[in-house]
Amino acid sequence: MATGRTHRPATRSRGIPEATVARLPLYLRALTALSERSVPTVSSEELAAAAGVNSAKLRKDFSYLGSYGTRGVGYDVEYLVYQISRELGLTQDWPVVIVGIGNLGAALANYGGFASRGFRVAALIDADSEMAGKQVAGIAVQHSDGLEKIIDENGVSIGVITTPPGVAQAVCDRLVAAGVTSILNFAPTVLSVPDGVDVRKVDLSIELQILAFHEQRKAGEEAEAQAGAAAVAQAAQENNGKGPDGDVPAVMPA
Amino acid sequence: MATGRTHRPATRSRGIPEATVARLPLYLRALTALSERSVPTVSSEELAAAAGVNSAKLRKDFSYLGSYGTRGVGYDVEYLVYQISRELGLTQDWPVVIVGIGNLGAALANYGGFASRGFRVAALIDADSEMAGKQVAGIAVQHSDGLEKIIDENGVSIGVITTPPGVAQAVCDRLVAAGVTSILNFAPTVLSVPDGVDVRKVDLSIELQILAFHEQRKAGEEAEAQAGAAAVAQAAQENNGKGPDGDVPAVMPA
DNA sequence: GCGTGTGAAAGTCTTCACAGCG
DNA sequence: CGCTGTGAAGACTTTCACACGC
Repeated sequence: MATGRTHRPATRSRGIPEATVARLPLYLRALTALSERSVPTVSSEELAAAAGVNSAKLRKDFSYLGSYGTRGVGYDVEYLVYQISRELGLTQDWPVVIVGIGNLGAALANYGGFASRGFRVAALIDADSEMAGKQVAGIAVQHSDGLEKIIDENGVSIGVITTPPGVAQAVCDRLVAAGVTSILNFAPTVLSVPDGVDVRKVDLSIELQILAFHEQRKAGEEAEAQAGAAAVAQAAQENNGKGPDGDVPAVMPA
Repeated sequence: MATGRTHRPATRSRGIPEATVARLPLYLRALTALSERSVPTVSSEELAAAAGVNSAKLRKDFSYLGSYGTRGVGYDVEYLVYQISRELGLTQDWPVVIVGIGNLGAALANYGGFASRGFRVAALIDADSEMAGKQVAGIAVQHSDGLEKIIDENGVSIGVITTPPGVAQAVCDRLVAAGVTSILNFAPTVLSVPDGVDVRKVDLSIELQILAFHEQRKAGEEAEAQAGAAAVAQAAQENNGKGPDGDVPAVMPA
């Protein structure tokens, strides 16, 4: 995952834990799939499997939303879809601007799941005059000169930054000044924003580096395990016929 | 953050907390920038600011790696770059395959930061025969028939999935069967993998939904704050000249 | 004196396990 | 009887605050 935040210290009641919020979209996706297959109810066990979490966690998560299940039965799929959608604010429409229409910006504009639920690409913005006027994903790219006006006229509060890292902070500042209060940042830059503005980041190279760390550790453990196995084999040989405990590992890898 | 995992319960010594691992790439990026500006040393305060975290967290994180700082001075930039790179496994080269060369796959292939440190795009793979043979980012796209052979010959252990969701699990299964043990999944699907295989996911629509949640809450709080302000104003009016406590809010929004 | 390194405290998240309701 | 909802325990993470070494 990839996250940066800026929050007051966990508000009063209605306070759904951040970790739970981050999983609600997962549940919603699984529930939507069930709904499309006209499945009427689902147990925490089944839904948890579909969402890739364990059932205790799921039940705890849902308990923060209220008591929406029926004991001995499970959860009503349609009802839950509605409740989670409402909780996430997806019953309203969120106009979004994408700034920086390079490869990635274009890919996101074309991404279907974007419009699917609650989100609408209000505008594509680029600093390159060559780019302005071209159509991407059926939407005309506009020059960044008009950024403030576009945001104001469309009531945009969510901005997606897919610019080169060098200009990301400047773009961010303009977005915030123009009234955007949520930013999804794909540029490999740490954005600084005033209080009250949320930033989430998506960063390919960070994700790869985390994978590399674990990958390296696996390789190390493998070697360690082989060394351990070799030691055991050797110990077994030395121990050959000396006692009845030959199947107990004689060496524990430190 | 966007994450799925599959781990044994936190290994013995050398056990760097997952939260720390996820921040190491951030520190590394900040340090690399300092290194390019030939800055010799940096304090935890400065580096933390550059990485967007607080200094106590950074010092605690570094303490898991060892004692690499000098009291009263700070950290040696070059030395830290090396230590973190080594810890993350970036001193070796990781060949990576990208499967699914649509808009997003192509964008990733073109992404510069990819090759920058430790990673190398070993192959681009697509199921579409039209696609196979075309060049993307200077690399010939290969047909997915040869997936197993490509992985084997290149010693690939990290795979990136940018296919449509419908085929993501099948692709994942083939990657794993061919020997891949780390997967970065951009498809909006929950992948199931055997133990020992790491999956991380990047999901645009989940990130947007999390932002929408907070955005909605801001709107609610604003209304609440206005109501509160109105109530206070009204209370102040009612309280007019009745006591010396007029600057203490008379009404606390429930 | 300054800034690191780190126990200890506080906070958050996950898991357990079972009471209780349909 | 099955499955939800939830206190309580446990694990992990962050923050605090200060001893310690340069």
